[in-house]
Amino acid sequence: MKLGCSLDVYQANQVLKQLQDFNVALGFFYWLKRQPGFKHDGHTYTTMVGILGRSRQFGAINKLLDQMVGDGCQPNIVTYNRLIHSYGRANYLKEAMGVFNQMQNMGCKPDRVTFCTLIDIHAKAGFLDVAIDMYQRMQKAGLSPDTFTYSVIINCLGKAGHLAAAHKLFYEMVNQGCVPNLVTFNIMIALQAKARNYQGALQLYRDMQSAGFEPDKVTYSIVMEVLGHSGFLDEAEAVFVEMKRKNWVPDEPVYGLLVDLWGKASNVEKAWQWYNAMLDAGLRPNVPTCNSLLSAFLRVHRLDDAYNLLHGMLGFGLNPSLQTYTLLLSCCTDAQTSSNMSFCGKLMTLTGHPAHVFLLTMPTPGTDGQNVRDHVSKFLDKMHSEDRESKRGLVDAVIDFFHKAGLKEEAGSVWEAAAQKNVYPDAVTEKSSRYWLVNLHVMSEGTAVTALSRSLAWFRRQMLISGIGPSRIDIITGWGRRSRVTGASMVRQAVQELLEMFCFPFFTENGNTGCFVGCGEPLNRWLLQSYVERMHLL
DNA sequence: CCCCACCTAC
Repeated sequence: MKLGCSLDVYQANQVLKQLQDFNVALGFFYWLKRQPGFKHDGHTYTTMVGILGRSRQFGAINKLLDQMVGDGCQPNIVTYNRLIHSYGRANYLKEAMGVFNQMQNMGCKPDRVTFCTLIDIHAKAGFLDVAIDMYQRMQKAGLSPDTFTYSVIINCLGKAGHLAAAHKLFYEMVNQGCVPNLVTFNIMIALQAKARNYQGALQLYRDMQSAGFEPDKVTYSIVMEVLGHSGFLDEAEAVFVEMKRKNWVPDEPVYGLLVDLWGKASNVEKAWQWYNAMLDAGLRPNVPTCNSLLSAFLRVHRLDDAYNLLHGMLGFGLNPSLQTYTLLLSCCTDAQTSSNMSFCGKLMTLTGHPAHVFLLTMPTPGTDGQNVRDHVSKFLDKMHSEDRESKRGLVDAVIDFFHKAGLKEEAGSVWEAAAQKNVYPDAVTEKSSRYWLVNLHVMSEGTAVTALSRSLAWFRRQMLISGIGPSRIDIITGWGRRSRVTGASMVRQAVQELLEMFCFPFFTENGNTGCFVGCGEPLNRWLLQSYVERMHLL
């Protein structure tokens, strides 16, 4: 082949960019390197770093960086930004910050992309305070936010539950003359949807179209989800048809969304129908879609169908995910009969997920529970590249399982280890000086009770150490993790029973019955009781 | 020529 002579480094980079598989890309990269007369430049090295980063091949990246310097190419701002992004996406925040510091030591000034990436990865990992700090550092460095940066921060604030702040920034963005684009609108619509303000979401969808934006695949997905969650399943299907009419080719995730929506609406047959429609379209299912259908089967206790589906997944070469395992564990916890429970156990084993080994090897708690916490920490370290929501889901299911199985000490220790690993960054926060919020609203019943008990014990210990107690604690229960209906809440009820049993001096305010408030002297006197340390055992 | 944002699994 004469390819080596005819391919210059510019063209080589164009080809390299197209290669998805990092092994193929790396093979091509090193093949090029061996061609006489060919020399990689900063662009090809940077592209290669990005491809390896997407696949989390950090060992190979470091080797490549050494060669890059050896080849006389210094990493530039784009290389560093890609590195930060790669580490951040894999949840290696310390390493991402290491690159951030290193680039500055090398005299490379962070730009808007650098800060934008750092803001995003920290917010997504649950460190919103660091993200906001980065935003301020960016502005101090003389970099004003552009549409891209605004969109990132609006999304981060909204996802962290600060919807008002997100909206404020949207208006600030417009006032600054930054024009929202399609992605900005998609973010705004999705935030409304997440806050369950479906009317507002659909209004924004119309606003977006009046502003001259044509919906894209992401917009359609969000709108379909909004319609589905509002109970308008037929309208969601109509959007699917419109999307096809606009020449978008439905992909696996879109079918998956319809499977999920029908499944959540408890119409298993429809969910299954869309799953089959996807197969008929020649698409291979992905794990989340299988999870959706699996969840639908499990909810109505169709365990045989669940078994067949799980088997099918393995047949497709799909690896059951943390969510798959979480679904099965929750089903096991809720099982009414022992035969259903052991069948769930069979399915859990079948997944082959490391979480199963983790559960099976859970030690009997020693005197201080340190062995259980270590066991959990080690597992969470292993799962560390999983996103926080998935980890939270699993930990929630594990705690609920232990709690309902009467293994309260285990449940408490799992909670403590998970809290330490930042799996629940919003659960216990200091609203203002000595005024604390305990937020239980996305937890299962067992987790809420465990989390509350251990958090109150933590307040007690802090008070005994420092001599200063909290002035006020708000215990927010919301409506429970699985509830879509406002009003009745199992979590609220369980929490109230626990508080009453231990005579916690609480009251409710402004008719908000989902929030229990304790404050002042009665609260501090209560925290001194030694039984606070053992509440979780009840 | 190379980098950053939105949707999808509870």
